[in-house]
Amino acid sequence: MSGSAAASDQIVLTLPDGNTREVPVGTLARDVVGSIGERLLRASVAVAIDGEVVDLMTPLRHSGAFVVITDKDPRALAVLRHSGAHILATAVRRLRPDAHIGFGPAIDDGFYYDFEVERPFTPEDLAAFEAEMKKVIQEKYPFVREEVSLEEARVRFAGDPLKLERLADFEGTDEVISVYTDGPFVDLCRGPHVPDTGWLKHFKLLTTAGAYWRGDVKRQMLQRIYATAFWKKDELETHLHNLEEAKKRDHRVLGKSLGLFQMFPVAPGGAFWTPKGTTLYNTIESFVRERQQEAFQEIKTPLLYNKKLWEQSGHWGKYKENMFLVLDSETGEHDMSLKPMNCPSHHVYYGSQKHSYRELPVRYVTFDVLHRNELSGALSGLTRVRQFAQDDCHVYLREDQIATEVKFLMDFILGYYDTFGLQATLKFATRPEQRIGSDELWDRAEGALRAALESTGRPYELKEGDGAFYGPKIDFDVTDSIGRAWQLGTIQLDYNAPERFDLSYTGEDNAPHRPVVIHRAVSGSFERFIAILIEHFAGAFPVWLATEQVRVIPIAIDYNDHAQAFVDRLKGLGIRATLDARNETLNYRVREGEMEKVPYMCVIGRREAEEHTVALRVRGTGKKQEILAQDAFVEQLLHDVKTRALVPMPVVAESTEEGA
RNA sequence: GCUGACGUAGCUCAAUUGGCAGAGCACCUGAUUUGUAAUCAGGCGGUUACCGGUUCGAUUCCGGUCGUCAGCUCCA
Repeated sequence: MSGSAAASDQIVLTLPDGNTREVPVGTLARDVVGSIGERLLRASVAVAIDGEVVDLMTPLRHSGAFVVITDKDPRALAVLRHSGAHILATAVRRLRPDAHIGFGPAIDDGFYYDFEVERPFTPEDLAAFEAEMKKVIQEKYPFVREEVSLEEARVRFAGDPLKLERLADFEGTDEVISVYTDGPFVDLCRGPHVPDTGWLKHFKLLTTAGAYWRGDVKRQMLQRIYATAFWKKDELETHLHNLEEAKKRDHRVLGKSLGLFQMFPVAPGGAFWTPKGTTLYNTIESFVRERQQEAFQEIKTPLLYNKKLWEQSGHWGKYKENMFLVLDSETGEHDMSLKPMNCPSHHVYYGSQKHSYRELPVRYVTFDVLHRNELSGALSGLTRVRQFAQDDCHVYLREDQIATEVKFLMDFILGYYDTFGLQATLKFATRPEQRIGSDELWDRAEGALRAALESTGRPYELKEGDGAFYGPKIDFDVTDSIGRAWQLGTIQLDYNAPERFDLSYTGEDNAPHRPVVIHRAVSGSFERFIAILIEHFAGAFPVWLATEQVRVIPIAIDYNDHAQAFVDRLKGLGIRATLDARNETLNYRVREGEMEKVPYMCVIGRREAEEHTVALRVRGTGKKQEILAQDAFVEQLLHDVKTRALVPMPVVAESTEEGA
């Protein structure tokens, strides 16, 4: 750090209001906070020195900006939750002294702790741990920080093999080793922590699951307990409530109740799309096709390939585990494979022809079905499947075209998300440790990508070292209507593939040149994208996407013909309209239409039949019906479908009220 | 793949210590012709995922298979 402080054994802390405090090196943070105010000390959770959060028991070593963190500060919650993890471990150790402790960090929505135990935890264990935690909390054990030598640490954790393994990482480093004690429990831990266990008031143990030690499938499986904690009771309750709400809009639940798709044990990881679901799927695919008509060339390529292709692309070496291999009955070998990606086929096709520098960029796009042999345990609804289709594009272009092309693709992608009302955030990922290509090439690639990114004026997050091994990338995360982030689109520069496939174009100088490849995906996979849309809209799709756009309901038999005529008119205009003239009460039919989330219901009775009007019920607005001329309704409807308007506004589906 | 939980009618769920498997909705048949979230009555429907074991007797206990779900380093 700055050498000036070394001369003195005093450090200078600058408070947010500009005042400074000079204290001896090694002064505890809490003493500084206490000197500012007793009440502040009681409210403080931790402090930050130049942005680094440390707890109140930490001896201060450096001068810097000194900020007191109270529970108002978002960083304080992570501290509380990390302490929650220790309290959990304290309780588990009391009830299961045989448990060896692994890691226990705070995570986005809470915290977890990993244990190595003979007998896995049961839900009953969880309840017992939660009760025991309450005792630990009542005992208000202070979190005591100590800094120890490696030797000392090894003695302390002699009974904990996992901690000893972690300690081995400190060998030969000068990192400070700290341990925290709360009552009977000691943990190797960097901190920071709240002052004592009594600070944890509102928490809940959620689930238990297996987790490999250090995430390595070759290592032993530990038992992980997930939990969450908040400062305030209502925050915890809101969080738990939100979890319940999220379950209601789960695409697997809605997909079943709305009859969109089904899975069968005979085809794990593959979806059957119902007639309705197929309508939805095709509507989205048509939309993508329409947008891509101008600037892209769609091609269809085989699903099954000889392994020679995968050897050339490098998949055979790196990706074979995830490919479905097919027995070639002539050779008796599994040397054919279903394609898991479209890139190699696109490269083969590009490479089959001579290309002039004038025709670049060339953009091939393919919607073919892809197969990836995901681990059985990884399959989940439509978000993780073995068979899916992408709106997968590969652009072949000259290096000098990168900036323009990236700008073009970004606008294309962002415009797509806008149509669905999905908020996108951008991430720019640069060269990773493991990579191919010269630094000069990476400089150029990153420079071009960054320039294109910045020309859009959109904010982005820099992810250093997170790029693909063959090139930097821009990832598009979208946030859905309940604030969850999904990684969807990507723009990846690739200098590797053109080499492997010996791709070229003829330049102005009549000599062959290497093109650059850009991988572009917008929806990710259609399957997953539709899952996201189902959850985003809670099944209440805007009218252009709705599988059934209008339902016409005659009040009595006398108006059936009239209603049928209206349905026919709508159908003739390309509207997905149905007639519900069943022998049921109006209430019954309206209720069913609402539950099936049909955007518009047109009720037709005597008045409407005579006056050529419809009594329009808009999804989710209850009894506020509107009487309008059929022509006016049709005109508005066609306009909204054509413009892909986000109407009717998705109404957050409250749980269907219990029987009256 | 691994750890744990789960698998009962088309759907959502019941079934006391192992003792003939039940409800609501959906579906079918009648009656009812309805003005904005469930009209009434009757009926059909299950090899309790599958295979094996223990038992006089298994939805229930045990083992295996298949599937579903929660997870599988957001650095002590």
